[in-house]
Amino acid sequence: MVGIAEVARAAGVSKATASRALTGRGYVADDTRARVETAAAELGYIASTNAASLVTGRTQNIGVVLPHVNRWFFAEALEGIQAGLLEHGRDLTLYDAEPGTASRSAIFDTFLGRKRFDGLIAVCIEPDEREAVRLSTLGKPIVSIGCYDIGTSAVSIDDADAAWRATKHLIELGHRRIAFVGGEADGGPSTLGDARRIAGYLAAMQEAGLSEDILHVVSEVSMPGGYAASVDLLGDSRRRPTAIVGMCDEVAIGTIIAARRLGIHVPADLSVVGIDDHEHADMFALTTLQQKPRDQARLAVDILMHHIDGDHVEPRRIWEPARFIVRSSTGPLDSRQSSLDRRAATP
Amino acid sequence: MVGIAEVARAAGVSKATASRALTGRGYVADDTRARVETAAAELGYIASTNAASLVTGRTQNIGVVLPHVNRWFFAEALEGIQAGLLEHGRDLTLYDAEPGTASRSAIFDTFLGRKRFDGLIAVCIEPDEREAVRLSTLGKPIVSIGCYDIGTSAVSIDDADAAWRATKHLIELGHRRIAFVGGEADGGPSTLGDARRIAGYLAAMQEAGLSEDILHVVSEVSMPGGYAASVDLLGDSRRRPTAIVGMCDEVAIGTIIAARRLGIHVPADLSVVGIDDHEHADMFALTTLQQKPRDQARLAVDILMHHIDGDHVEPRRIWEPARFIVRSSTGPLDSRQSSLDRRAATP
DNA sequence: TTTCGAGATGGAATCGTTTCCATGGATGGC
DNA sequence: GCCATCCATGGAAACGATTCCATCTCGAAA
Repeated sequence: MVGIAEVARAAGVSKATASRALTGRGYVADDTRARVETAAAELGYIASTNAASLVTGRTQNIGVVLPHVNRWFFAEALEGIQAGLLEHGRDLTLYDAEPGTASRSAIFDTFLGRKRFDGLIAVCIEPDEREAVRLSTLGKPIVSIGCYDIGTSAVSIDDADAAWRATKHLIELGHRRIAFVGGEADGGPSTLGDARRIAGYLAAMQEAGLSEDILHVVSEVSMPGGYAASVDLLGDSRRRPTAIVGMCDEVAIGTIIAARRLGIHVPADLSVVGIDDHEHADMFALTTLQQKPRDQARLAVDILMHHIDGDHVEPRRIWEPARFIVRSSTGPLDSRQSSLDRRAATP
Repeated sequence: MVGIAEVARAAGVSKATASRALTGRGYVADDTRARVETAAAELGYIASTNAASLVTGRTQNIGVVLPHVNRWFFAEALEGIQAGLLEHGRDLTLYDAEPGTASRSAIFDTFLGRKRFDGLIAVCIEPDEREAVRLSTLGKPIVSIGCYDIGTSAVSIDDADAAWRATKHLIELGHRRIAFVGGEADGGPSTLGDARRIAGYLAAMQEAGLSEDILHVVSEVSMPGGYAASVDLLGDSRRRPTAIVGMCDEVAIGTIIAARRLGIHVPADLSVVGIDDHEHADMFALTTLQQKPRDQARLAVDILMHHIDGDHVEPRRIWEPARFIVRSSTGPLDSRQSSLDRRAATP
């Protein structure tokens, strides 16, 4: 491999000057720089990042920690991060740390400790105490996307508010028996701000005096998960709600498919609202709160770059707006439903 | 940061011996090794991979090049690769190289050239000529998953055969008007073995003497893509086929949803078969040819490790089996359909 | 008893950069 | 006309590991 020494020789300068010319640091005369650059180009010189990292302490590499790849939000975020880093000339090292797995322990215990990155982007990592200590002890800037927030910079939508607005929307349409589908039972480990969304739903219901009607149906946070839970929930016509808030669009779409299969019309018989604006949301005419993981990712990258390059930048907490997109999966509670509802309410 | 010199001092040995003890190379007395190991553990010593790489030429890092993250096959493959590499203690650097983008050029032109990896896994990268040259000129072992195959090791299912079997299955059920949905028109850039699958469909149709009935409907390879194309295709009852082969399960599921929306019953009025056994396939009772990207990924990792560690290992070409899973999206052509079919066929 | 080789260790060179420090020439203000 | 700056450059010292080579010991084979 051709090293900087050969480039320097070809350009008739010292290694030091060649290095300065190529990295752009320090004083170099314009014509000298040009000479070095052409020499480098002609020789096909590519600097060894290892050698450079060894002395500068910079790896030009960013680590990304996330709990899953194969979920819309994470995959989109990952693509966004990759695109952003590419523009900054940085490499991306992936750490897929699914909660509760041996892989996750290995990642936190050994892999992150190798510090092969200048900074970290943590997507929806809700770290336990040990993991949080590990992260803060790394001494590298961290930006989180999603929810986790321990003094580092963070960007996400307001999940509680999103669920609150989704629920409120249904209430304003006249619905009272509104169920929330998706996520674990109270107290389970949560990602993606599950707990916050549930809290938003609960708050909206309570504010509207609908505490009695609160119903959280536990399900895996996925389309098949939402489908299975909804088949159960909607199958029993007596306890059937008139509206459902999905933990996310994937769950909500599962609900819509379940409804179709059961002959329940959306939105005539059932209103469904999600959160995300998943790439399939439009196809199912799903009313939802839009979030853009790609945009969040780009923002996170930019912030991280400031943390790395800037001398000392204060952590920033950015709340991305979540636009409400009303499609046709939600509608007013019709008279037939409300009479049914009334009858059930007054035994 | 604590370096190997401090560990050596603490253990009362030289740097050389400490290095040998820790890496396991060369002669070290058992008790010396133990002393060094405890010293390293107590000091929390973590070797600088940069320094090690600089002298050994090994990065302990593997690059993964793929065209998308947010597609079931790729996301699953990526998770599988990550899991496999983790077991081998390797890091994973991601290169998301969507065909036809500036990012892709940047990746091939500059990022890969930095050679920050000991080997490469290329997932469904169908490289053009320039890119192929770039890859082979890197001088690093490469294993491909999916289709691309230029003398490197490769693992994939036989896409042509899979499509052939899917089509054959429908023919044996009595179908004649069988359309293929998904992929670009002839000659477009293809990934995921699109062209091979189309070829398999064409072969099966021709062998059965159904050349007249061949119909390739172009669509984006996604669920909404399959949905939109199918709404068009199925909306016109005269030219409506009795069976459809989807480019992959995502497309096939889009077709099923389109059929449901149009009141076409599956499989009574329309048989649908896919390829993949996507995580949603079961939910839609989709008949499909199963492939397991995770398994392919693990296999690819193992092979790559052999290429890296072994002195000189011959490239291997592995065809993974694709099991046929018959669910209830396919059924025999019923009499009503066949009479309709006959009538249409004899004007 | 001598010799040979395997086992165990340390000193020093090495990997390929960046950067510190020293040097010297040009420039500009007084 | 002199001194302080700034610009431009080169030599050499890092960075933190691995590994080559030399040295030494000790037991087994001749």
